This record gives sequence, structure tokens and C-alpha cells, in this order.
Amino acid sequence: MSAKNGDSMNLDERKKRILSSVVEDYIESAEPVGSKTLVEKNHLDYSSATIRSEMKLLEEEGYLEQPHISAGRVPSTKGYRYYVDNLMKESKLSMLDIDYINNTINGFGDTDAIFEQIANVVSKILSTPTVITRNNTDTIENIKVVKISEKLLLIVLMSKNGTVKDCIAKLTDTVEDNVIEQMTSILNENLSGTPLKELHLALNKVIQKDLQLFSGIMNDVINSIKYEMSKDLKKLNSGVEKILENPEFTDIEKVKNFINMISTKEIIDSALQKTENDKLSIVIGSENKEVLLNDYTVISLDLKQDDKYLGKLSVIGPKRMDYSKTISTLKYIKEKFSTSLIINKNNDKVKGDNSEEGRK
Amino acid sequence: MSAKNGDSMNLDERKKRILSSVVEDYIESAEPVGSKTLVEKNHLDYSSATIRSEMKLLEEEGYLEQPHISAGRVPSTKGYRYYVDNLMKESKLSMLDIDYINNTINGFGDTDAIFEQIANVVSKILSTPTVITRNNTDTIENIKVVKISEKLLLIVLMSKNGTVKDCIAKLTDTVEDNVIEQMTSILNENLSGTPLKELHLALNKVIQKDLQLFSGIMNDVINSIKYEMSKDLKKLNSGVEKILENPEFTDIEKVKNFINMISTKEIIDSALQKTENDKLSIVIGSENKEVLLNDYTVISLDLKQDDKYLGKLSVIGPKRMDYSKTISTLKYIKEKFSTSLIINKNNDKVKGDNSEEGRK
DNA sequence: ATTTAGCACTTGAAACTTTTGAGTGCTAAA
DNA sequence: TTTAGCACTCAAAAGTTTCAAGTGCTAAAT
Repeated sequence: MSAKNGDSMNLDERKKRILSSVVEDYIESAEPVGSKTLVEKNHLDYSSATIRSEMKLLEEEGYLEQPHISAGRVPSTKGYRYYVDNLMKESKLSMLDIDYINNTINGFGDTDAIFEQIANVVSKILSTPTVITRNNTDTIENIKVVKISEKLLLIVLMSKNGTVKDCIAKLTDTVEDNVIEQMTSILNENLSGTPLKELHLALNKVIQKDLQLFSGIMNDVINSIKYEMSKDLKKLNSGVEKILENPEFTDIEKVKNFINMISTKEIIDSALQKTENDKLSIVIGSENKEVLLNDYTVISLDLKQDDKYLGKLSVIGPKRMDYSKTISTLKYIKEKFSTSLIINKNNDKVKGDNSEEGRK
Repeated sequence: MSAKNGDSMNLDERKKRILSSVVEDYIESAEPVGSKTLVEKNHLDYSSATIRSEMKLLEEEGYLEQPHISAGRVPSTKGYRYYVDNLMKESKLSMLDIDYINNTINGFGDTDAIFEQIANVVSKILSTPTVITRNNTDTIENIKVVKISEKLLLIVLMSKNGTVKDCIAKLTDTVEDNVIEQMTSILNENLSGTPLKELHLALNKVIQKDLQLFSGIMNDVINSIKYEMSKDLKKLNSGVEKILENPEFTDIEKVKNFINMISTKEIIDSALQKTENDKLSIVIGSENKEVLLNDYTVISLDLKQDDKYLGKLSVIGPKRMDYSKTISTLKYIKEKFSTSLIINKNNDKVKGDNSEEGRK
């Protein structure tokens, strides 16, 4: 709390009003906001000269920045932060968007398919790249192997948190029913409780142990699982091209850099590290530890059902993003995901190997 | 065959050499090719003046074009066509590329997953957007329904040509084993022989007929299938952002237009209509019926196994694409697909409903 | 008859210059 | 405390010049 120019917490009402207007005008126009347009657009009851001196103070306190001396002002990271924390009103979703979400996210398919749907919807509504990552600390609970035909097996992996993933294994050889049973129990014995991120390692161990027993069939199965899971660890990336809609991306080099960045696992990982309690995580511009992300804002939420963490959804866009709409849309998605999407039902669990009996 | 300036078939050797050089220089440099650079780069044994007058003739005959009067020449559609048909030498794939293809395309997963792998590999090697479409005249041969847990069913669709597609249905209610059997036979009775593109319609009919019998479970199953198949009809689009690598896309508007175009089902469909016998189809620039494609070249091939047509792969890029590398890469992919990828095996067919007995 | 050196001409792109206008900070009056 | 007025700044747009790569044609050379 410095004595002279006050800290974040004590902007007077007029300053708040001005800061809020600058942020909103800039989000809308993408042009630095000048004192005159500000007065006109927002019907402020002061002359541009007054506003000008207020803006200067706001700049001195770090809420606004000037691209160059004869330009208007642009919010700084601190400015956006203050706006998001104290000034922003959450917008209501339009009926159109609500309908679109409800009609498109329907819960069909395995967990990844649902994640993909969600990412697509979000990136469409918000016109922004959207990334979903699975919770890979979730552990394998149960594996089923089903014979589809002579040389086709279907493998279903169910996780403790209730996600489902299926994959097809093509066999180089035919397989007996009892072999399948044997294989299934070996897989379950060895893999139950394994976190998804360690699955690859665990599968290698199984191969080493049991390869000879099944004349290559186990090998086929395990390779299929491996392949399928390696795909899963990739991020579900949607709508990267949406970034082109933003006026800050007129330069093709910037676009390329952005696409490279967002395709780089490490950078995305670093962006997504912390999401605390049940809130949205909002990391603005230079708040991002990763330098390459310093011009962007990342907003993330945890996808949860019955307190089980299934994955994380994030949108990445320029700092100048529509915070209000983004936040309210993501909150709606979070709510919908946790209440009305059947990914995981308590009474739909399978304990052990083949407990088909249920509890009705 | 006009008497005066000859038609496509009788360019003399020198003209062929020049045309070939212009095309190759232009593919490499993306700059209009002038007489002087042409002589230097290609060690032609004539002065630039001679080449100049030859180039003028080639222009008059329609093989070359001049962007403006003081610029070098650029191949016309006719020029590229002549080059591809008569002058081009197919390049050999680098060991690097061959390794990459062989290590990445591994045949794991269902048919769509394999298609996706292929599209990704091709777009990476050729740095060009790649589209795969399924053969949707293929018909359903057999449907299996497997109970995974109390409220989870797994549905596997096998087509006549041997492709496999699986999807998960989440039930709103629990299900008895005998219900599953009944449902499976109803599905098979009603859907066997249905072409994939008519599946949606056929599914609606099944719902109308049998909904009441299964208290909503059939409904859940059918909706899952519908959803899964609607995804499939979408094109498998890969590497759209690769278009940014081309110098013709410095303008962001062009990029946007291209992305819009390639996301438009109708345009892609029109581009992919004809592929005759077993050859690559190469449609250059204005040979495309669709006007929006007139600046692009589309090269397609049919993905076949044992004479069964499973889908079509196409790359779309600027007319100025590396025809030689593209064509040899695609031929390699085609060969690999038809010989070493197990999508469909004669002895892996399932006739009728649940012939688990095999023929060993 | 071909080929080529030479030259006048064209024109887009790059480099430079000028103009314009939106914006500023400061001062003095209200 | 507010504001009208004004000199000043500077990026962007518009306009200008220069430059270089290219052309076609002609007349001389092979």
C-alpha cells in the first residue's frame, strides 16, 4: 500500500469507470482507446481533458499502457486483471449459444469423443483455440477383451473415475475363447491401478512377461492399446484456425508462431498447470510463466463429475479476449458437464473382472 | 492439330527442355522465371535472347503465362498438364520419408483411425492439406452389440468391404442379456445390406418400428450409432495449417478463404468426384469444375484392398506444388495401403449374426 | 536460317518523402 | 476541479522516386 498513488484496491469510482470502459472498448475495437472516443462512446460526464489526466494517472499506476506517445491507451496485464477481478459483469449466454451447446454436446461416444465435442463447441462459440487434456493420473480399473471376429478383438479400458476408452486389435493369428479369458485376467492383474500416464511402461512389462504364452496375440493386443493411448495423450486441439479472426493476427509469421506454440506439448502443459479448487483459472498475459505465452490469456477449468477429476479444458487467445463471454460460457460448460453428461455413473461401475450382476 | 503452331503433342526437344525447366524453377522458387536466370540455372546452351523467343512461342501456344509484361513466365494449367503428362520424372522417396511412413502407419485402430494416421503422415511429408473420405456406398454386413457393464454397450459395425467401426452407447436404463440378443438380431435384420450413406434413414425406420419394445434402450443404441456415423461422414481433414508454408499465402484473407473452402463439404466433394481405374487422379487449376478451386491442384487416389474400394485420399495445394514428390509419395502410400495394412482379411469375415465358431 | 548482342521500354517492388489525423500533455481561464 | 485551447508527436496512409529484372525487337554475326 504505497501512500502516494494507491494500490490496486483503491481506485476511485471514476477511475474504475474509465478503466472498465477502456478495457471494454479495446476488447471490442482492438484499437488503442483515446480520451475523446472514450467520452463519446461511454457518455462520460467529463471533458476529454479530464479523462485524459485520469488516464495518465491510470497509466502511472500501471493499469494502462501507451503503444506510443501519440496513441490512445491499451490495458496492461494489471489492467485486465483488475477488470476481471473487480469490474467485469458476467454476460448472459444467448439462447442461440445455449441451444447450440445443448444440441451438440450429447454424451455419445467414449470419453475422448465427448471431450472432442466439447472442445469443438467451445472453440466455435468463442472463436478461439481450445485444448482439452485428459486426467492422466486416473488409474485403470478394468479391462475387457471381446472377440469380434476370428481375428478382431475389441478392448475396452475403464478407469477408476469412470472414463471409457475402446480400441480394436487386429490379430495376425486366430484366437481361442479360453485364450481371451486368460489374456484378460493377465491384463487386469498387471494393469489394474496403473495410472494412465504410466500405462505404457506397464504394458511393456506385460509383454516381457507373457509374450511367449500367446504366440503374438498378446503382442497385437498390447500394441493396439499402446497406440490408442499414445493418441490420447496428445492434446485434443480444436479450432486453432479461429485465431485468424483476431485483428492481432494479420501477420502470417505471428500465425505460424502461434500454431507452433500451441502444438508444442511442453508449452501447453506449462500453461495448464494450476487450476485451484473449483474455480476457473485465468492467467493473463505476463502472468504466464512461459514467456511465449506472455501475449496471451489462458482460461482453464477442471472437468469434474461427482468430484472426480476427468480432464481440463482451456481456451487460449490474445489478452484482448472477451473475458465476460468466455467466462460465462466456460462456467456453463462446466456446469453442464458435471450435471447432465453421463460419463461416469456410480451404479455403472464394474468391480473386478466380470460382475455383470448390478444392483437393481 | 492446328497446322501452324502445333498442339500439345509436338513440342520440339528444346521447347520441352525449356518448359520443363520453367516449371521446375517455378515450383522451387515461386517467382516468375525469366530468360536469363533460366539459362544460368539450367545450363542451357543458348543465349537468353533465344530462350526469350522460345518462351514467347510457348506463351502463344498457351503453356506459359506472364503475370505482367515486365515479369518472367509462370506455367499455365496447360503447361503444368504437359509437364505432368510428358516431362516430369518421378522422384524417389528419401529413406527418411519411407521410414517415417513405415513407422507411423501401423494399422492399429479401426478403419477411421487408420485413415487418420495416413492423412497425418501425408500432410506432414508433403506439407500440404490432406483429406480422406470414406467409401459410403459400402454396405453394413454385420452388427455386434456387446455388454460392457450395466449401462454401457459397445456396438461394432462391420462393412461388406471389411471396414470396422465401433461406438459406445450409454444407456439410461439397465439391460438384460436376452434383450441385447433380441436387439442385435433386429438391428441386423433391418440394417444388413444398407449402404453407409443411407444408414441414417434406415436407423430412423428401426426406431419407429421397435422403440416401444425396449423401453428406450434401442433408442440409446441407435442414437449412438447415428452420432458416430455422422462424425464419419465428415471429412478427415489433416494439416490445413500446412498451407501457410506456401509463399502464395502471405495474405491472411487468402488463408481464411482457403480454410473456408476446404471446410466446405460440397467443394471438397466436387473436387473428389472422379478417380478412374487404378491411377492417381490429378486435377490441375482450371481443370477443376469448382471455380473456387481453379488456383489449386487436387491429387487423389483410391484406397483399395483386394479390389475393394475403401476410401479416397486427396491432397490439395497450390497449382505450384511439387508434383514429382507428391505423386511418388502417394503412389507409395497406395501401394503400402493395399499390400501391408490389415484392414480387411478374407478369412476374417463374419457371416450372419454371431458366428463365433470360425473355421480353423 | 538461326542465333545473339544491344537497346529502348515496361512495370512491380522497394525505398523514400509528404501529408494526415488521432492522440497527447500542458497551461490558463472558468 | 474542470475544461477549452494549443503546440506537439508519431504511425499510418498516400504519394513519389528509384531500381532491377524482365521484355520485345532489330540488326549484326554465325
